[in-house]
Amino acid sequence: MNLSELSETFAKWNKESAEGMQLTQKVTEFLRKIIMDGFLAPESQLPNELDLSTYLDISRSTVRSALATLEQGGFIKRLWGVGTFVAKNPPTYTNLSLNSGVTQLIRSSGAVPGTAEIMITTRPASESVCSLLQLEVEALTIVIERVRLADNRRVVFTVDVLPLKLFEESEKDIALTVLRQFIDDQESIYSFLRQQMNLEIHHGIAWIKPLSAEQYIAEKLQICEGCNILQIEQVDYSNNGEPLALSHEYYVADAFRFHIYRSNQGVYL
Amino acid sequence: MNLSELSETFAKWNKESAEGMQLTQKVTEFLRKIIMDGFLAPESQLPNELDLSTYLDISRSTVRSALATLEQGGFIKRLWGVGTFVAKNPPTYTNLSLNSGVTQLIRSSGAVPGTAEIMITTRPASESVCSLLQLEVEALTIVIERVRLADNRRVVFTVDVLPLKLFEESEKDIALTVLRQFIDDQESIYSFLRQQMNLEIHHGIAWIKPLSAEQYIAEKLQICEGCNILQIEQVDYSNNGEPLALSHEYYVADAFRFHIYRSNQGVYL
DNA sequence: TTTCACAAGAGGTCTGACATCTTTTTTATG
DNA sequence: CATAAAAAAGATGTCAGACCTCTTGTGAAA
Repeated sequence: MNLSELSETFAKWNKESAEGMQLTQKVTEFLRKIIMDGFLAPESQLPNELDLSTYLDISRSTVRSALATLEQGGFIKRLWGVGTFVAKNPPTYTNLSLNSGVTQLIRSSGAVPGTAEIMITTRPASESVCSLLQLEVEALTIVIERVRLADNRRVVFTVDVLPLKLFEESEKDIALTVLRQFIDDQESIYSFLRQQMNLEIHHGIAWIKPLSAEQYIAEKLQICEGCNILQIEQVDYSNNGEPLALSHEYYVADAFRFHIYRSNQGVYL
Repeated sequence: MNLSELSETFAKWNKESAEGMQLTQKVTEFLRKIIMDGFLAPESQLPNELDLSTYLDISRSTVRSALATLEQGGFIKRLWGVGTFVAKNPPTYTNLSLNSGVTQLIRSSGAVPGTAEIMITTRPASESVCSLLQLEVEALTIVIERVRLADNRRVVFTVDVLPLKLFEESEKDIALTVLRQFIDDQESIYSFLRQQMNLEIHHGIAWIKPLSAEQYIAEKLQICEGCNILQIEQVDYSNNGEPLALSHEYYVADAFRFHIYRSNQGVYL
């Protein structure tokens, strides 16, 4: 991808992206996306900062800010006096530092995503759910259980929990119908929250844990009871730091090869 | 921690830190450390950027660069027009995005770290090790096996692999003796590499996997065969992107509560 | 041929100005 | 006096340009 292609693509991206979003963030996301989607080959050199700023039509400091973020995330490597390069092994969608959803994960592994045994129920939150989502005791929640398929193979069982208080009282029924539609269409819950509720997820905090499949989960995933599975428990937060959603994901042990980019910055041992 | 304390502490930090290190990086590490070590309370407001730059005696752009990195890592939150705040739940040492070592991990959980069953051997690399460390077939490696203790409880079994070619031919024996000394003193391999070999680890890439303990590992950890364990396989890279070390870590399932900060930046779902 | 000095090119840092957003204060208006 | 509008204050975001420092290539000198 050369400079003028970059220029055009970014101009389009710049117009289409959310209006409230800051310029630095747009540039960061733009560059990250073209790296992750393979438009800039690993180890290839990026244009210098001045050229980038000129062709993207932004200032050098904004470019630098974006590059700093990308370097921190392991996407690029900057060498003083030499240049800026795409990393040798830039993160992919199986990188847990990025909050991609299960569908994206399956798709990026080259498989066709699918869903089975969808169950949407309303139930009062358990004590642990209340504490994680900062709800009053027994507050009602919407619980979405799904078995996720990759090329028709059962790979993940997911349980998503949304506080019912996210919905206006008057709109509850409509919202639930729309939610159901999103799920059936294999749209992510994130896009439902963004498009329908105008809620943007800013980040998540995940806990990982090795488990043996208990009976219920083993049945869902159609694996033997006691088989190894990987649990990822995650709370997603809004821009304001409010918890918006809780999810439990149970991965068949060898379904994905999760990795993490671990920066050494600032940690002297 | 107020502005003048910040000022003094950073001046000291600035002098003591490695000479080749860039200013931005120093500031980033400094601020991250005082956040992680609890000198700035969660949700407390940081001084504004101008004050920070004045008191740390650096320019505002350098401050901003550091703050951008910290925000990306989930340590702080910046609100346009309002201010900069420590995150509600800033990452801790159990955050896998930071490449801290096992000793640091144990220490930060409040336990006293220890080591048992240290075994250091030299052996030719297996095929998989060769490919991960980019070695020629059958190249010799140093293998360090350790059982790690937290308050005398066996929590992790670690296997570290270093290519023998890291050492000059003439210094091999000396280096091995020193390495042995570092291990016995519970110094990390990272600090051995830095202090003795002048090699700096820049980042690692880790893969996580749920496992059942096979016999050998079960014995080392003194748990039942087939018990759940979490495996973290990691390759550490130098500044140049060369793989320097490989490690396998086997964690008793409930020993730690690993978490990951998952940024949503740039990933639209 | 080798070595050294210099120039070119790239990222790193500094400075100061202005833009934009949020919050608070002041002022004008009914 | 109460309320709404306007202004000011304070913070982060963006821009522009200069200069510093490091790496690399080139060409002149030994």
